[in-house]
Amino acid sequence: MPELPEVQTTVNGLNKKVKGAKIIDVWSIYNSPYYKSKENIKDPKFFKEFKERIIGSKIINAERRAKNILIYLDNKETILIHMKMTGHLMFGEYTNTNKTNDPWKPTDPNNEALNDPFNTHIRLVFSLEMPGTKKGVEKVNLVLSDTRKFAKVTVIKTDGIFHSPDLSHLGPEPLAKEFNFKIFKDQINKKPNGKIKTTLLDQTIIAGIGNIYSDEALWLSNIHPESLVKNILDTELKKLFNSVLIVLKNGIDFGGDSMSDYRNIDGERGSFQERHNAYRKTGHICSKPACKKENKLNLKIGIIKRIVVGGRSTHYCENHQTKY
DNA sequence: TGCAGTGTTGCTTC
DNA sequence: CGAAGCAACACTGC
Repeated sequence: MPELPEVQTTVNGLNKKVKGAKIIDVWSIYNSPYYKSKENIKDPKFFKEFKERIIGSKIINAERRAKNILIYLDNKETILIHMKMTGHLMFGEYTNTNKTNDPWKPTDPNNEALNDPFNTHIRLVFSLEMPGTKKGVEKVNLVLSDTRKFAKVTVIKTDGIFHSPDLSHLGPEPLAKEFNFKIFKDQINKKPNGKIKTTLLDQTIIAGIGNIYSDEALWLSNIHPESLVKNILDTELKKLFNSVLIVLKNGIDFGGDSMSDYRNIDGERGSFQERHNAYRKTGHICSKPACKKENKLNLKIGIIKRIVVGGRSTHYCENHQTKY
């Protein structure tokens, strides 16, 4: 998933659905000696502690920091979830029907969204008691579907949470009110010899940008992904700053990007994948008007190319994106 | 059959 | 020190 707009979409959904919910039980596929991650529910010892620290408490609200979901509880504990590549949280009624590795299924077999094949890899289930309902009467669940099992789930003390090792290294939030061009430029310039694409993906520089939105922001600002940070002119950097904000806001407005596994809290797709100009558009004609056809100004048709930068698949228009 | 894949970390090499 | 490359995590889809 899950870059800033997708995580934000999920957090917005959580705040609509689970505020005030009491956590009455937790189930996880990871409760097996096979998994050994540290301070993560994948460690069976920690999973036991995880349950002890959260069961019985109520959810106050949810917040996003970089690509992390923070679920604040009323007992000074906070659940931290990083969905990594394929994780996504969904809210609905689930039942434990059999004893295979993925036993939890939506109670309603006719709920198309929750039964979407991308949503059926249920690894973690929170059983919730909603405000105003009698204990045990309503079976409502918050579940984590995570095909590749990369997601990280842990619990940390709410006090001083932003100084915890999980969050302290993160750079500024690009959509925060106080974020401005000066901060953007100062942060980016911490990697003067780095490639701009790699720098945008660095969570300690700016939080929340991933592979999709970095490609889209560079496409929009006409900058080649392999440009070295120190070579990019100030005027171009300003365009990049604006582009980053535009693509992230668009991502949120279109409900996130569901080109792959991401689904919202109801298990439904977002639509930003329908608006890509660069990401996974290899071989397509660039949609910038000047790149669409040959013309008298000697401009060529632009084709989207795919290269690898910093080990990540990268897409750009060879015509209009300038290498600095 | 093979490879690529929305993320992150840690290790190695230069 | 910093940048880059690679493996690991685990599984699906083209």
